[in-house]
Amino acid sequence: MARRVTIADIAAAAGVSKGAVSYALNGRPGVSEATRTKILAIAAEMGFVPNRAARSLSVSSAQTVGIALRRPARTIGIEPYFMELISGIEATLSGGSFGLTLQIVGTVQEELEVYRRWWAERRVDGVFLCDLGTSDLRLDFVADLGLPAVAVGGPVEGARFPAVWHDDVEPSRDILEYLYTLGHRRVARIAGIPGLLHTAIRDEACAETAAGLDFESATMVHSDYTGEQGAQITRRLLSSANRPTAIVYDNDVMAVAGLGVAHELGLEIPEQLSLVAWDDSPLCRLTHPALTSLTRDIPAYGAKCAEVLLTLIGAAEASAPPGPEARAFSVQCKPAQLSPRGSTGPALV
Amino acid sequence: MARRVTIADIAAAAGVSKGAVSYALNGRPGVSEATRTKILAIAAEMGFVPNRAARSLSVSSAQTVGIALRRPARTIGIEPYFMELISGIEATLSGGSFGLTLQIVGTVQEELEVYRRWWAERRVDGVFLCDLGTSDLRLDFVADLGLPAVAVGGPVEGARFPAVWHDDVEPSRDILEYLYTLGHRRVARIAGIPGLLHTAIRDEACAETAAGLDFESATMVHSDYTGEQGAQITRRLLSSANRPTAIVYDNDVMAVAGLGVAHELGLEIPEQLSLVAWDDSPLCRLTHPALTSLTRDIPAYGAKCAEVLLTLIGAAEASAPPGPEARAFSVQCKPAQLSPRGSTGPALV
DNA sequence: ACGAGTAGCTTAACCGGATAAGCAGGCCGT
DNA sequence: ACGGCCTGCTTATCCGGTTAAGCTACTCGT
Repeated sequence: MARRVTIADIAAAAGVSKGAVSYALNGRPGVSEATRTKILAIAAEMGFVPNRAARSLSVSSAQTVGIALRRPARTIGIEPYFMELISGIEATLSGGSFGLTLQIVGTVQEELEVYRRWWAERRVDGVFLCDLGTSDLRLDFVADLGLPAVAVGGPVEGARFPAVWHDDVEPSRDILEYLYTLGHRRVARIAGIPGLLHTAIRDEACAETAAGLDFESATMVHSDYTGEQGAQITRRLLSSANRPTAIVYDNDVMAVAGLGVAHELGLEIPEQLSLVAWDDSPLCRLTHPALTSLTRDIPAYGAKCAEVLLTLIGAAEASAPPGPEARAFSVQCKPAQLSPRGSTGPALV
Repeated sequence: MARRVTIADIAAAAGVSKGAVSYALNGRPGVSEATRTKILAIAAEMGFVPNRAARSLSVSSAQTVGIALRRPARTIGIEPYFMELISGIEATLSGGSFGLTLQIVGTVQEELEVYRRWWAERRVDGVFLCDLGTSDLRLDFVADLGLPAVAVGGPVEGARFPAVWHDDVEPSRDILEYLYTLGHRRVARIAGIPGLLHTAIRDEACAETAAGLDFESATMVHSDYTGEQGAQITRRLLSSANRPTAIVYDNDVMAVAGLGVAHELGLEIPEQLSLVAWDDSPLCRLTHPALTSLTRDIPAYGAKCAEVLLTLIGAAEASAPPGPEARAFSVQCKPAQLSPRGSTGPALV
C-alpha cells in the first residue's frame, strides 16, 4: 500500500520549510526560481497530490460542485437527458480540477435539506438547479444561503444568480407551423409536468401559435414524462372520435412509447399519424421510423452550465456577495432545432 | 446570507470547551448526561452541521465514495443501466450520510489516474469498479493503493476485494432453451464489448448451451452496445441467406434498435422474428411489441454494492488492511429472470 | 483521615495545507 | 559607513474538527 506524500515530506527532502514548499507549489512569490524548480521537481518525483480536506479547510473552498436530481429511483435512468447533462458538466469540470457530487432526492424538502447540508458542511462551492418550477422555492432558498448556483433552465425572473437556458417559444412555433404546413389540422401535444417552468412556457407558446393558425383542434394533455403515461394518453387520444393526425411529445421517452402504441393500433407512420419528440437523444434514431425531434446539444448545454457556475464561484471567491451583475452571466443557448425524420409526413385527410 | 456554526460557537453558548462539545456530539463518554443534553439542544437550535473538511482532516476519512464511468459522453445517457445503478447506490448511501462523487472518463489510463488522485487527495473512502474486463488492470491497481473497492460484476478470481455479481450462465441457458422450445433453430446473439467480463461469460455459456441443443445455426457477433451497431448488425443478420428467426441482444438499447430494423424491413414480430433483450429497463416496455427481457433489479443491485462498500470501508477503518476475508463479502445476487413479452413467439418454419 | 480511583471537564496537540508576520542577509543610495 | 529596502526564507498561526493527556473535585474504601 502506497504512502501519501505531504508538503512536510517535500520540505524535508528539499531542506526547506513547509511554507516555502507551499509558496513554490502555488506559484506565489516568496521563493527564488532555483528553489521553486527544485521543489517542484521533488514534488513531482514523490508524486505529491495535496490533501483535499486540508486545502479545503484552509481556503474555505471545496473544489466541488453539486447536483441534486429529484426523480423517482426507478424512472431516472430512462431519460437520457440527465446523464448527457452530467457528462457535459464533467467535461468542463475535469479541466478545472473540480469534482462533482451527485445526490438523488425524492422531494423538494429533501432537496432543500441537501443544499443546506452541503452549504453548512462546505461540501460544495456551488450547485446546479435542475427542473425549474414556475415558482421555485429553491431559488430564494439557495440565494439566501449564499450558495452559488446556476439555474439549468429559464428564463428566471429577478433571480439572484445566472440561468443557462434555451428559448422554447421559437421551437414551439416551428413545430406547429411545420405540422400545419404538412397539412395537419388536428394536432395534440402530450406535455410534461405542469409545474415545470419549461412546460408552462411551451404550453403558452403552443397555445398562442395554435390560435394563430386555423387548426381544427389543438389538444394539450399534461403527463409525468413516463413512458407509461405517454402510451396511455396516446392510446386515449387515438381512440377519440376526431383523433389527431399529429402528436407532439414533450420528451423522447413518451414519443417512443407513443410510437409503440401507434404500432399496436396498426397505424402507418407517418401516413396515418405524425409524431414529434421534444429533446432529441440517440433514442429517437433507434426506432423505425426514426422520430422527428427538436434537437438540442445537451452535453454542450451541461458544459456551458458548468462554465457559468465556475465563473460564478470564481467571482464569489474574489469579491463579496454575488451582486446583481450575476444576471449578466445568464446565457441563452441556441434554441432547439427541428430535425425532420421519418415519423412526420403530410397529413392524408 | 446565513452564517455557519462551528463547535466553538456551541462551546461558547453552552459555556463549555470545544472538546466537551465534540464528545457530546459524537456520543462519546467524557461528559455528563445533563451537559450532553444541553449541548445537543444548543447545537440543534443553532443548526450546527460539522464542516466536512475539518472532520475529514482529523479522522482521515472523506465520508464519500466515488464512481468513475468510462463511456463516451454522447452515448452514456442512452443506457438506463448506469443511472439506475447510481440511484440504487444513492439509496443506501443517503442513509449513512455518505456522499457520492462521480467522474466520467475516456480511457482506462484516465480512470486509473482518477483513482490515484482520489486516493492521494483522500477525496473518497472507496470506489465502485464498473464494466469489469476479462483481465482488468484496475483490480490490482486499486488494491495496491489500498483503496477500498467493490467490483460491480464478477465473479472475480482471486480479487483482493469483494464483488457483487449475478450469475449469467443460468440466464444464458434459460434464454436459449426458451427459444429452442419455441421452435427456433437459427438463433443469433448480438453480444457486448468483447473485453468485458460478463460478455465473455455469456459468450461461453451461450456457446456451451447451444452446443447441447441441435440448433441449425447459433451465431454470435460482438458490438459496442450502441444502437447504431445494434441496428447495423441486425440488418446484416436479417439480410443473410439463412437468416435467424430469433435474435438475443446483450442490452436493451440494441434490442430496441433491432426492433426498429425489423419494422423497417417489414417483418412481423414475433411471427417472423423473435427478439430478446438482456438487461430489462422501462425502455423494453415502451415498444410494440414489448421486448422479452432478462430482468434484473438494477437499483437493488446498486444498493447492494453500496452496502458492501460501506461495510468494507467500516472494516478498513476498524482494522488494518482488508485481508483475504474480503472475498467472503462477495455477494451473488439473484440471476436475471426471463420476462416473456410480445417480442418472442413460436418459430413459424 | 487519607490516598486511590473516577467522573467530568479543560487544555493542547494534531490532521495538512495556506498565509501573515518576522527575520536574516545582500544591495542600494548617499 | 550606515539606514532603508528588497529578496528569500522561516516561524507561527489559522481553518474546524478529533482526541490524548492533564487537571480538579468528588466518592469511596480502609
